[in-house]
Order: sequence, then C-alpha cells, then structure tokens
Amino acid sequence: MIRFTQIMPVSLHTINREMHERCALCRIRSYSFCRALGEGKLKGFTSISAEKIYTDKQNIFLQNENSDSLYNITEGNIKIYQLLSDGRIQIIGFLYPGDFFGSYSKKKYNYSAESIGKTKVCIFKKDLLDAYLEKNMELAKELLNMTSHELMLAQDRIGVLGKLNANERMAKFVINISQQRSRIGWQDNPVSLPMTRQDIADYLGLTLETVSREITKLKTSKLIKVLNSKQIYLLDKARLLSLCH
Amino acid sequence: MIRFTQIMPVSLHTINREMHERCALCRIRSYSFCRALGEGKLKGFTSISAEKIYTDKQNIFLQNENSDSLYNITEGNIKIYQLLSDGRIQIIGFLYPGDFFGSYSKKKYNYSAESIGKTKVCIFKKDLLDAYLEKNMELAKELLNMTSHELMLAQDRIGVLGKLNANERMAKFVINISQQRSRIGWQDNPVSLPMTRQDIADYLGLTLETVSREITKLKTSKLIKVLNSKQIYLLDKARLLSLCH
DNA sequence: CGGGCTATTGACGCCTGTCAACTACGGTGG
DNA sequence: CCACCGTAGTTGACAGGCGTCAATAGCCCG
Repeated sequence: MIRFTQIMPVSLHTINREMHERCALCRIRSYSFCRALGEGKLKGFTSISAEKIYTDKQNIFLQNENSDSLYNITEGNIKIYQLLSDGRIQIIGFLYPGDFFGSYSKKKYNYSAESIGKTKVCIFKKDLLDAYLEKNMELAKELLNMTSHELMLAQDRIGVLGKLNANERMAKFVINISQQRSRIGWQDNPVSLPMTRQDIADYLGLTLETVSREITKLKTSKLIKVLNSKQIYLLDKARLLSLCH
Repeated sequence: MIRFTQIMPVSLHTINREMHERCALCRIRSYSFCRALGEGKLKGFTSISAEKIYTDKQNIFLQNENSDSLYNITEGNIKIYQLLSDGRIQIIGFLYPGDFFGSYSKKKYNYSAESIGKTKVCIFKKDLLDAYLEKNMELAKELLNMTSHELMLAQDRIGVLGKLNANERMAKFVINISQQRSRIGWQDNPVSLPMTRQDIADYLGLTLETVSREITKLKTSKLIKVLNSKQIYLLDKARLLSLCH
C-alpha cells in the first residue's frame, strides 16, 4: 500500500485549502451545474468530489467500462467518442469548461472520453452525488436542466449530420465553436481549434480531406481567415449563419 | 364562450373517474417517468395533468412556439422533427408510449411534434410540474434518469448518422424498432412500421428511394421478410445486429 | 537541418441523390 | 362489383458530392 503523504509535495496549508475551498475558489462555477448551490454549501460539496488533472490525449474513461463516476470540466477540453467494431470513430462532442459528462442513468459508459491538451476535471462518485442530490433538490433540478439542454444540443447535431452537406456542416461548426466560447465568457472571435482536422472530420461525419477542402473554400469565399491551422477568424458571421440554417 | 357541459356527452361518473383515477388506471405507467410515484400520490398527480387525443398527422406543437407544457405519450406514436429554412426535414425521433417529450430547459420548443395514427398524450403545464417536482424528489430523479437515457439514445443516433452507410442505417433502424417494442412489452417480431418510407428516410438522413432500395436488399439477402409495406419480420437478428455494429 | 506529424491539394471512383416511370393498394362513386 | 383516382412504394438510369488513395507542403521539435 502506498502512503501518499510521503510522495505528494504539498504543504498542509495547500491540502487544507484543496480539501475545503476548491469549489469556493472555482472560476467556472457560474457556468457549471454547481452554480445552483449557495455559498454556504460549497465546503460540503467540495468534500464529495475530487479534482484530477490530465495532460494531452489521456483517457478519462472508456466506452463500456463500468461507470461509477460523473465528471465536470473545470479547465481544458474533452472529446467524447464512440468506436465502431471496424475502427471507425464518431466523435459525439467536444466539451468545454462547465460541461458535465459521464453516464447518470446507465451502469456502463456509453462513450469514451479523452483530454485535448491540459485538462482539469472534478470527479463525483455516483452514489455520493446521488445521496447529495436527495438533500439538495436545487442541484438535482439544475442537473435536470443541464441534461435537458445537452439533449437539445444532441438533437441539433442529429439535424446537422442528417441533413447538412459538407459545406453547411463546416459553417455550422465554426459558428458553434464561436457561440460555445462566448457562453463561457471567452472572446468569440477569433476562435481556436484545439482539435485536429481528423477530430473535426470524425465530429462532422466527414473525412479529414473534405474538412480541409471545406476550410479552404470558406477561406477563398472570404467567410473566414485562417490565422494558422489552429486559429481562425470569422469574417462574415451573418453569411456563415445563413449557410447553416 | 362555449359551455362544454352542454356538448360533452359524458356522465358525471365518467368525469369523476377521469378527474381522479386516470393515472391509477393508466396501462403504460410502469414504462413512464410517473412510475416513480407511489400509489398514494396518483390522484394528486392526475390533477396536475390533462389528457388529449389526436388523430393522424396532427401537430402537438411547432418548433419555436413558446413552450409552457411537457408531454407523455400513453398511446400511439409521435414523430418529432426539425425543419430547415429550405424545407428539408430531419426527423429527430419516433416516440412510443411511455416516452416523455417537450422542452424542460428552454422557453421555446426545439422541434415540432406530430401524431402518427391515433395518439393519446398526457399534458403537464411546466410551472405545475415544476412545483410538483419540488415536493416529490423521487419524480425529479426519475425525470433526470429518463432525460439522461434519452440523451444517450440521441448520442447513439449521432453515431448512426455520422458513420453508418445506408445499408447499416437501415439494419440499425429495424433492430431499434424491435428493441423499442420489447422495452414496452410488445412482441418484438414481426414489427410494424407505422411511419411512411419518406418518414424513415427523413429519420435516417437518406432519401425515400434509398430506403426502399435498402429494404429490398435486406429482403433479397434473407435478413427480413416484408409481410406488407408496413409490417416486416426479422429473419436473422444476429446478422442484422452485426451489420450495424 | 532533418525527421515525423499534420494539413493541403489532386485524381479518380463509388455511394447515394435526383429525376422519372411504373406498380400496388385503398377508398370512392357510378 | 368494378372502374377510376390518388397516394405510397418500387425500380431504373444517370449524375454529382464526398470518400479513397497518393503526392506535396507546412510546421514543430530535437
């Protein structure tokens, strides 16, 4: 058995703060489901969660693993994806700070989750969170609200993948990224694309070649400016919006 | 002002039963979110809801209408769909008895809903349901459970539309219908297809011609037997399953 | 500067959409 | 009872958008 106290280079003061004030100090709380909790409840809430930091391309969990935990992003990005038996990948979504993920209703995870860049998450054991919800109705309702909102976003994505062509999907993608950023108080233009072209392709149900071509088309038709491969500027939001309905 | 008492051909006894025992007598309660409520609470729950019957192809609500109500199907089928500005349709889902729909988190409906055949729904005013949830934690948690489950299904559909070809989508579709039926205690084979080919196409992100061709292919490769255009028998579930991953 | 990864661009082919003709079926009316 | 009509579904011919395969360019990091 490993005795952590020997190898963790943190002062008692830091541990104390970590143990009790993490939620109180959290900068994205106002964008997370925990915003439903009053200040007085934050210490108690911190105690039923743990924080974990991931570097680039680490798995948070894998599809079909037993799911005993739920997660909240506090920093960085996560991609959630499903694997088909022949190796094809579908990226379900790119998640941002404030996003909640995991599987509340099921015993196994329905998708895999992987960090994009340095990423911080809060981890909640399902049984602990569940017990906490019993006594904190406001949190349960906020969770219902957020899940319902996520469902709406998923339904929009069904529309994108079912009916839009490559051109329209790409326009929708950059518009969505921009909107997502402003939702959590970041500048909405220019936007950074932390994921690779292959990731974008697997997200939009296209190939990376098509994604690349469509970006070039948006560029030549003066709808966007490509600052570098991971940074683009939206030149004409109105036309981009009209493109993706 | 119309005085309903004059034109509604129901006895006081029927009204009384309708007013207090609808939930207690409901045959699909065990498949609905209201299964979370104990027998003792059913009369109270009946009183915050209303029942409405639709014939074929009637709108329950339209996309972008103000959303003040939530719905639960007790009989028949509903299709929920989004319209693009150029008239293209994406069917988000076909709903079955026990399914809950509407928009809990948003002020406007995110999609339109239309009946398929004769359909019965329970209608809940949002503010009434919300107040009821405050005092009945078990119902709120069941609603969270169901919404979370629906989210999972929506994410699966993202995978279908993003990565499967026409062949695989069609196989997935008949498998899903079969599973959906057994979930609510109906025979899972043969299955009826209450929707049109066009509806299936708009659901799968294909055209009706492609849907028709793929059904023919499944037929000629002895995976299904087409009893009539709205009734099919799954001959080889194992191979159908392996087809759609 | 060079190796390896990511992104772009080109050539070509296939899957699925489009357009059109034909068939099947169910309801209506003579 | 059958003729007629309208709607739904099937099948065929063809075209185009996007995938596939391959070569090239750009970029980061040692």
